[in-house]
Amino acid sequence: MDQTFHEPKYSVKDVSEITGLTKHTIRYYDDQQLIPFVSRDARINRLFSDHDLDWLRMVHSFRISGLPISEVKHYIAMCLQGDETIPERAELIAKQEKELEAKIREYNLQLMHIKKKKAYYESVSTGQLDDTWNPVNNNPECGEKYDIPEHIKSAPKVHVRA
Amino acid sequence: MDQTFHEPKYSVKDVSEITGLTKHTIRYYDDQQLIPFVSRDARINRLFSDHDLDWLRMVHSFRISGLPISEVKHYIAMCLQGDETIPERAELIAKQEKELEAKIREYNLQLMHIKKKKAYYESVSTGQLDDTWNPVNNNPECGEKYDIPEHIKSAPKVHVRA
DNA sequence: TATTGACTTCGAGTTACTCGAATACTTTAT
DNA sequence: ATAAAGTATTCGAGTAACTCGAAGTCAATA
Repeated sequence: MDQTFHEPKYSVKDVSEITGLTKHTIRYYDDQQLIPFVSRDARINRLFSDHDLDWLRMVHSFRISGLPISEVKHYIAMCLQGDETIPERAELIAKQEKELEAKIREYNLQLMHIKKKKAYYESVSTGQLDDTWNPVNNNPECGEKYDIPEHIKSAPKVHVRA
Repeated sequence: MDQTFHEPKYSVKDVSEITGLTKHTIRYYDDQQLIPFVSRDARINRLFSDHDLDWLRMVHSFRISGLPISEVKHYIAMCLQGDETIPERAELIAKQEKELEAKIREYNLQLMHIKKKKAYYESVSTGQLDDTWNPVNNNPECGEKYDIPEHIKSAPKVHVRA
């Protein structure tokens, strides 16, 4: 962290090229106050420092991990407020960790499903073309059979006018 | 797959309770033609069969895994069309597998980030309350340092009117 | 008969972008 | 000197996939 760290030097276009975010998104994040301290040049144009870049990276990282913008805002507000918000910030981070882990579990599950489906399509392609697994006819989509609650299973309610 | 498999017997509410999807979402999917063959009772009310449930599960699974509705529609159209679409269906599935794997990699990366942040907050909470890692001051958010392209790094362009 | 509850459609609201138009300014080319 | 490029700005509309609530219809129950 040298003295050039806070020196404003990157235009929106630069930041876009560095981070891979679109110029639109960068402006949008700035408009939403997700990057405090962004300065402007003598006219009106945004200028980002390395510090701003770091900050944007953090915001981007939060967003990728699925934290809503409102929560990112909340986290930022806490950072700006001071040390007394540390416990709450830690809480937010811990919660987000849980959510990410849940997401990864869910996606791994879906990956299993898709692999099964893929295996089926491969078997059908290499062997004879017998599309019995077509969901139109028969749909073994979900390996895990879903449970139908007793009160629904036992009491089908079809109301047909006599 | 017995003969009751295609018998319409579940109301929207039933399906909601069985699948966990909201009634709104179920109707939305039906409106979007994501569940072919859904029947209606003598009046106007939707009635779902076990087959429809399976189908809805498939759609739900696709959606969870991030496949856009337009693609789900495309997949369905192909299923309805017949065996000649099998190669293209297989392609779609393979592509979606890749996307899921990429997503899982990305989320694992984000999980690493969040774990680092969490560790920091834990160290700060148990030890002395020294919030030097507050991004306001210094933001080691991104373990991996980002590269600033040479042409940007070397030519800082600050235009200040004289 | 009135209330309850479940169904319907429809239209508006939400989130997080995403895109394009209108406009302003500087730099470069003619 | 002026025109064309290039980059910047704001602003308003569009998009995806829900999400919600209002208004209306009908059947069963109190």
